[in-house]
Amino acid sequence: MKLSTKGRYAVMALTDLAIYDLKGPVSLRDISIRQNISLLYLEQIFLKLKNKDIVRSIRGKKGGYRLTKDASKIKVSEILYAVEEKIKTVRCIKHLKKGCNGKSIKCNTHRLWDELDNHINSFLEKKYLSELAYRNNIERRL
Amino acid sequence: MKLSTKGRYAVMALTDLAIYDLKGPVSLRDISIRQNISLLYLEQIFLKLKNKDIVRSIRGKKGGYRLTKDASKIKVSEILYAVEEKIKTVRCIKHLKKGCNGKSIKCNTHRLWDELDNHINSFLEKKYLSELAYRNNIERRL
DNA sequence: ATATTCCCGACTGATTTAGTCAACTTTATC
DNA sequence: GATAAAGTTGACTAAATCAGTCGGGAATAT
Repeated sequence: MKLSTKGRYAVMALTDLAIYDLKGPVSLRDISIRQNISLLYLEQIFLKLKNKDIVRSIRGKKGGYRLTKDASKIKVSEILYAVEEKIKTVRCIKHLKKGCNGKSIKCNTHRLWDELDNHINSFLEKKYLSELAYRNNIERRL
Repeated sequence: MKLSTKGRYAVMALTDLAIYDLKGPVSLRDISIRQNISLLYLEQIFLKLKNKDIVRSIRGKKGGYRLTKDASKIKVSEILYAVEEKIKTVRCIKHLKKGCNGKSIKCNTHRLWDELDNHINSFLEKKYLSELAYRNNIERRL
């Protein structure tokens, strides 16, 4: 069980953005340096974040990205959902006509994974970007 | 974010085993048919389960596998841990000397993933095989 | 003896991951 | 208006992981 780096990078980059957003657009270049993430990879990730309306872009010199809304309104689940294809831990539901064990019924453990997904999502739904940014600010000051 | 089928199959197969274990060893062949999982793949999985002392094997004709302890004592977390390489959602901790962002400090979001892991584990630690077997027995009767 | 079962390491094709590359367009500033 | 700094987009790729398969065992009930 694992999260791809794409998801992790997205949250890292947006936390960074939340901290530096105050003064104006933040370039991916800066985020790339501060967070040590490949610039070209970040571009890919921000494209997705833009499509999901989590950030907006300002082109040209002095351009960059900004959050579309306050960090206290952006959930971690929302970010992961934007860049990861799926949060579901298990793909039990490929063919609806056949059950997930290839038979006509649901597999043995279907309900367990449903519950697990709910459990994970409820955690990620409660985490807001502002919390991460705040926490990070504190830690940097120490 | 996803769980590999190996983990899912392991839990499915052990749930099946927990149900049929009562009368004596259960062959992988039977489990394979009932759960629709490749026999050869199951062999691989059960090797791991055996090494972690979750099941024991009885060789030869009429042989098969049995649980080493009561299903009410086997946690789902234990099963996943046996067959999956890791339950940690994020590998932030590759190089201990460098932080997980390649710098000397931990990444932005390190604590978040730690919390997420704890959250997931605490769920899986509370789930016992007996519950799945029981639930499944009920459902089959309907 | 033989069929049935577990044992174990090596192998493989497909998919996903984690990026890279090239060639744009837009805009601020000199 | 030239130029540099930024975002835009699609195609490409090396490496790793996944989801099994294969082959040749060894043990045991009948």
